[in-house]
Amino acid sequence: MDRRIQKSRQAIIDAFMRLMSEKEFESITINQIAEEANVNRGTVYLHFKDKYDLRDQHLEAQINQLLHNCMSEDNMVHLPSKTTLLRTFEYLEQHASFYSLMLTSKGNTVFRNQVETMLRQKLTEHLDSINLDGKLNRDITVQFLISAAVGVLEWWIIRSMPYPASVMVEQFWNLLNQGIEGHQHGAISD
Amino acid sequence: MDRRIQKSRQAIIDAFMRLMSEKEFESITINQIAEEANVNRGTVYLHFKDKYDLRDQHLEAQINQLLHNCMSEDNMVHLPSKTTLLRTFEYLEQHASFYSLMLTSKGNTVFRNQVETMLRQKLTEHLDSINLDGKLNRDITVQFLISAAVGVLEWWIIRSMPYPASVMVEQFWNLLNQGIEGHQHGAISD
DNA sequence: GCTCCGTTGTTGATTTTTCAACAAAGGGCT
DNA sequence: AGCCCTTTGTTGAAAAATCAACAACGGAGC
Repeated sequence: MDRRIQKSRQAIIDAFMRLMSEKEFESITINQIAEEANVNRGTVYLHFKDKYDLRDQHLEAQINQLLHNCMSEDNMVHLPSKTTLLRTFEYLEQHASFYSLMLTSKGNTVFRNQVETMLRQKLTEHLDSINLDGKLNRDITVQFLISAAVGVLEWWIIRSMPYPASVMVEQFWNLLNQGIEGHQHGAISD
Repeated sequence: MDRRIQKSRQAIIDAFMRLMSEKEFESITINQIAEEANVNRGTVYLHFKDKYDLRDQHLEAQINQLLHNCMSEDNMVHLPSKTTLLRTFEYLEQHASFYSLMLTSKGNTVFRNQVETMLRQKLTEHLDSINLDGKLNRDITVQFLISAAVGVLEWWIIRSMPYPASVMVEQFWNLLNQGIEGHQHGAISD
């Protein structure tokens, strides 16, 4: 509502991201963030408890945006449709700088774990809200999807997106819906 | 001193310049400026009396910077040295967008007149401060320099700087110091 | 002429940001 | 260990920006 809040928050977060791209997270100080954001040091503390809170809040916001973008406005029985999947990969493509930072940073396990934790929570909520097929166990399904998705996404991003989003979606879609059935023993996969 | 002052002023001025590049000055409203600057309308009035004040203050600041850059740290008897002249042209090169806007705007006479007025005042002050050679009349010298300088600069800028700054300086320097003497009748000019 | 609508410039109450100062804690260096 | 310098997190007073509301003005269109 008040413009100043948004401006200051954004300036701080942008500064943080800039610093993340050239320094290790632990070596970044509040002073540097404030200076880079051209904001008084006190202002940083008005918005964030400390630099961990800053990192977490930003990460959470990004994940929320990603999930919102991934599973919005769709029939979404219990698995994403092909079009939402494509939107997701394209979203990742556009925000590559952020996710690349989060995954390739030397202390990436922190971020990876946080990403997985958040994804797990959100996905569990989602599956609960749509009354999952009785044959599938919720927690196992969640874990399966998270591992597959995060693994593939990490691979894709770290390797600088060697295939276009459309190809990734096609492949991922096939694996998700048909498993490896019909793709074994040199069977033709289109 | 207070960061907010600088930030707001700069945001407003930047917004104004952006609008100037696509609209006529008279058709620009305070509302548009505030919106483009992402600043409350009241904030504009905190810094500027009205849009004319905004235009004038910005123009004055630019001219001051230009003059400061043009005749600083030099023996500067009464005419600029070659190096300061070069600095000036290079300064203009870097701030081309601003000066181009000021000179090519459809209502350019306003700006032109203002530029000349300010230049006249500053140049007169300067010539007074250095006790001009008795053989040269102050006001005539001022008018001569202004006309020549502004004319050449306008020509140079409007034609998108067809020659590099160094060439402009060389030519301008020769004309300033030797007049056309020695350059007539096909005499070699290097 | 009249109405409608946007712009203008101003106001006052509220909120955010700034600055300077502080004590406490941490890391590096001798 | 001791010293020095930076960082940290917090505080209170002061300054700036925000928002909403206002009356006045002016132009466009009926």
